[in-house]
Amino acid sequence: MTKIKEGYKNEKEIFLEHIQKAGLRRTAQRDLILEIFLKTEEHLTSEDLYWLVQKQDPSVGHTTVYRTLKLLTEAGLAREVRFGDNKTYYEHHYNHEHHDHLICTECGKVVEFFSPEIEAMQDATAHKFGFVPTHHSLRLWGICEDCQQTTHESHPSMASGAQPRVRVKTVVGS
Amino acid sequence: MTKIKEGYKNEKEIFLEHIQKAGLRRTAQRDLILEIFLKTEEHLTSEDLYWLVQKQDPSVGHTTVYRTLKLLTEAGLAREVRFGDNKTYYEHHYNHEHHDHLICTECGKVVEFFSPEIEAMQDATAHKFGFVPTHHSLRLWGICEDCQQTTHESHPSMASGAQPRVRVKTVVGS
DNA sequence: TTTTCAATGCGAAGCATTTCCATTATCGGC
DNA sequence: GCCGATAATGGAAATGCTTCGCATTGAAAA
Ligand SMILES: [Mn+2]
Ligand SMILES: [Mn+2]
Ligand SMILES: [Zn+2]
Ligand SMILES: [Zn+2]
Repeated sequence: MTKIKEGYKNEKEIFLEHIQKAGLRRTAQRDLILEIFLKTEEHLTSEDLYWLVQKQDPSVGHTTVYRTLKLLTEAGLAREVRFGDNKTYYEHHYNHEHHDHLICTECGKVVEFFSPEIEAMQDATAHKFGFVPTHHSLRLWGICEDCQQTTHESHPSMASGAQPRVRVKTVVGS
Repeated sequence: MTKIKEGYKNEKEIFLEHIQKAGLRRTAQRDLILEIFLKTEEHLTSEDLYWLVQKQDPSVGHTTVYRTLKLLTEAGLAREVRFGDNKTYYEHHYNHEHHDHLICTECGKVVEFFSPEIEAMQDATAHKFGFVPTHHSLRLWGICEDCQQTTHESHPSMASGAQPRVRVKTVVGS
């Protein structure tokens, strides 16, 4: 989802604050990883981020990116998302509105949406069963407008043999 | 979800029909795995089913259970479900109504529910973005009634050191 | 029966993620 | 600025779930 507005604190301040409160240490790797994460608006995996980081500093290892992404999540800057391909994606969380995802099973396109009505009914449903709701995951799969009018062969976003982000398989959950 | 009513065909007939149409073969292993799957109403993993099968026939291998569960899914008898612990669970699909899940983050309890209103809004949302909806995954997490009034120590369903089915971790998707 | 080729079961491989651990680096105190 | 305690790093190895490869077994059509 698009960024809403600048809060009174920026992401780097939030991060440093979290590091201090938790008795952790500021390192060049964490700074670099955060910086690159912040300037990338797409959903990305640890691996994706790892390669972006590599371009700036080839000495950074996979493990550090995994660990830092988890740290960013704890700090409230990142959010984990799964699209059903068994990979963990991350997206910006701070100053970004909550949203759910609509995923094209043909080309993997991901649309972000927010429905206050659905959110309200989810909460109502949880309460109806005596639960105090904490969070949820809603994903809708379907065929996007582009893919409806295109043959499977000549595909808009798949033209150059790219893999669809989401495998076409009807799994509930994942 | 509870079983609705007997269809005119039972699960074994459905299975044999699928096997024939696909040019596959009926085997003792498949019969046994199907039989045990059918008499188990809970959500179970391939591993869970493997151990149940072991009790009847220790010669059956992991791989066959995995393969058969996939086969049952293709035949429309089983449905894959994920609860966020990185395992694939299966549930009965034939003659069982579609439903979504409400999961307790404390004890792992799973409640099945169906909300026609939410379903309708999901479809409306997909169409609003030009998508033809194919399927969806909705999971609600929260704290169940029992867990709200119990301390973390003495837990109703966790009394004997059992692991919660669902790790307590806020991941969207999985 | 015989023939054919799907199915099985084992071990090995995949894949994303985590753990181990020896080495390096941060940062509060001197 | 220098130390020392200990957090952080990175590469390799391990993990956990699932799939593959392949030699062997067995269903079922002829
Ligand atoms: Mn998103
Ligand atoms: Mn269910
Ligand atoms: Zn598409
Ligand atoms: Zn509970």
